[in-house]
Amino acid sequence: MSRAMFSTSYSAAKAPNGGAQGLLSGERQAANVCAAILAEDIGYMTKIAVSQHFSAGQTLLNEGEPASRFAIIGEGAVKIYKLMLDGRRQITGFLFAGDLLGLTFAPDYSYSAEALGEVRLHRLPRQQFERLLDERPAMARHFLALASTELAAAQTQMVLLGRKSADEKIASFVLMLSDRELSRDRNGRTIDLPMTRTDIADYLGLTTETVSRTFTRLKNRGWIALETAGLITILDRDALANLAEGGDMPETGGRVFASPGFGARPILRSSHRHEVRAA
Amino acid sequence: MSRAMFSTSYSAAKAPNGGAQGLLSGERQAANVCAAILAEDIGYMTKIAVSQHFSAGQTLLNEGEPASRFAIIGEGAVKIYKLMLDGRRQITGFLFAGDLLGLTFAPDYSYSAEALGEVRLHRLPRQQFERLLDERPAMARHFLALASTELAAAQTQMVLLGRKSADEKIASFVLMLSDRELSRDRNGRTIDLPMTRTDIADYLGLTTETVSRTFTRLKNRGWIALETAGLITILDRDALANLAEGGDMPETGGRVFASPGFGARPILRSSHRHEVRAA
DNA sequence: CGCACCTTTGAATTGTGTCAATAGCAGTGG
DNA sequence: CCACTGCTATTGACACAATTCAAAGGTGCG
Repeated sequence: MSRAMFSTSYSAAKAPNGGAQGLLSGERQAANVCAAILAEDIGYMTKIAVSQHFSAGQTLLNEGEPASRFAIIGEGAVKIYKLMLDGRRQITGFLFAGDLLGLTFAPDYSYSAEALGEVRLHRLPRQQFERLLDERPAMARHFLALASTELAAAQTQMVLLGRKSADEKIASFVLMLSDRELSRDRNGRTIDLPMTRTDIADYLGLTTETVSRTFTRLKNRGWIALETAGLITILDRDALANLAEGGDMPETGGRVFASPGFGARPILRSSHRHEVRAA
Repeated sequence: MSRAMFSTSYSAAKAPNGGAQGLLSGERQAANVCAAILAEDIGYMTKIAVSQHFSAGQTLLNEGEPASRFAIIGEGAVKIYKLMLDGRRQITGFLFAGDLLGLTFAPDYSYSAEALGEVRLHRLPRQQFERLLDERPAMARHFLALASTELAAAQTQMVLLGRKSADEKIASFVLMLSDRELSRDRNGRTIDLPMTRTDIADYLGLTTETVSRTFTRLKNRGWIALETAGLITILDRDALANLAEGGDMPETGGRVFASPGFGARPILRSSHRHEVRAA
């Protein structure tokens, strides 16, 4: 569902089903074919690229530097971010294996990237990448579709940053990572957090303290379990999903165990709400 | 500098110089050539598209609906937004003449769009648009570059939403619109606001009241003038720019007239700041 | 000139940031 | 194996920026 800025895994298109229909719609199938071709392109690029290794904390690229290389993440996790002049930081995305890094047509990188742990990168000189785009006309289209997906994800993140409360942000974040796991291998119930609380805070527009407090609150509510600081378990996915989307607050709805008088009230009063289309 | 989601005016590439160097760098020139070709593509599309008229408040497209058509804005201003289940709204961008609307490769639109005033749209069936991409291999690349620019703009907006104070948000917003004007015709000192305070609030992650109060504050500080609610004048661009980027707070820096004890203190304490690369 | 909507201003409330201190955990070295 | 060091995470107390509630101007239009 998420990922980030020009970087979404090429497998994003064949992501979690979301709904529960058994069969894929024609459109979905088409998307999968597309993703498969793109995967092929990326597989090829990975082969001709130069493999490079990085350790936790190492800078992979810096905002403002000439965008001379393009990379595919082979292994590990990466954070990309922008800094304000006074040092305030906004992490615009976390990238994982298969995601693209540093794709741009501007002269310089528009963000910085840092390894969250051990990272393997497959790097390609920009010129070579652009040559590939020329040689394979279909490739540009695939990347365009990818960018389109990225853009939609960015908009979703804007909703989170601009309109969600701390609780809703954390719930959304947890579900986001969970969906990621689901789309790959695991069951999506146990989630690994390769990033620090500060990273999470800078991604969600909060502070470390608030992130910590909010995790604790969700834990006390019985919705998640904190195995260790870097490993959590989802105990009540429905409750989290409801919270994340700002659905009608726990009116003891579908779920049985009434959510204990939980006041995660929305940020905006009713007069600030807009009419929701009947659709 | 901004614009938004898959929609940036194709003239964005030849945007305001920003710096003050007299000559364009080679890279910039290349970008201009690129933009020119893209403009040609778009000009062609406009010709074969169907022109359609809308009035203020009319919905141009709805989030979740099948993305059947693609459009170029011929005239007028448009807001695109996403709604939460409870009606909270996040406007992810304002679009103007020349901007693209509804470009996606997903089955459905990921956002809604509404006319801010009288709007003329040049619409193209999605299939026809995709056929064009096939016929003109270079076109996909141009749109890819465009999307890349959009993505960078989206990240910039995330910094605003996640890390800026109300004052900084408004200052950034005003400058953003000013830069837009600059890149076209006017001097960029007088700025037209075709959107309401509520729209601005939903774009910046604030409430109407806060937007109003903040405009008043900037006015009292002598940095802007409010001719009418929909027309403002920039009186001190440097002060606004400094505020917008979170530069060192008014320590009576370069500017002469000391900013009256202004406490627009940053959102994060020093221990929450990150080291800024010497670059 | 009166309705409808938008904007501005005031007063009170509160979610989240700030400051401060303690707890947890990994790695190092004696 | 344990003390020591350096981080990161958690928790508490308090402050404040921005929201909520409320009401008074403005402005445009039929």
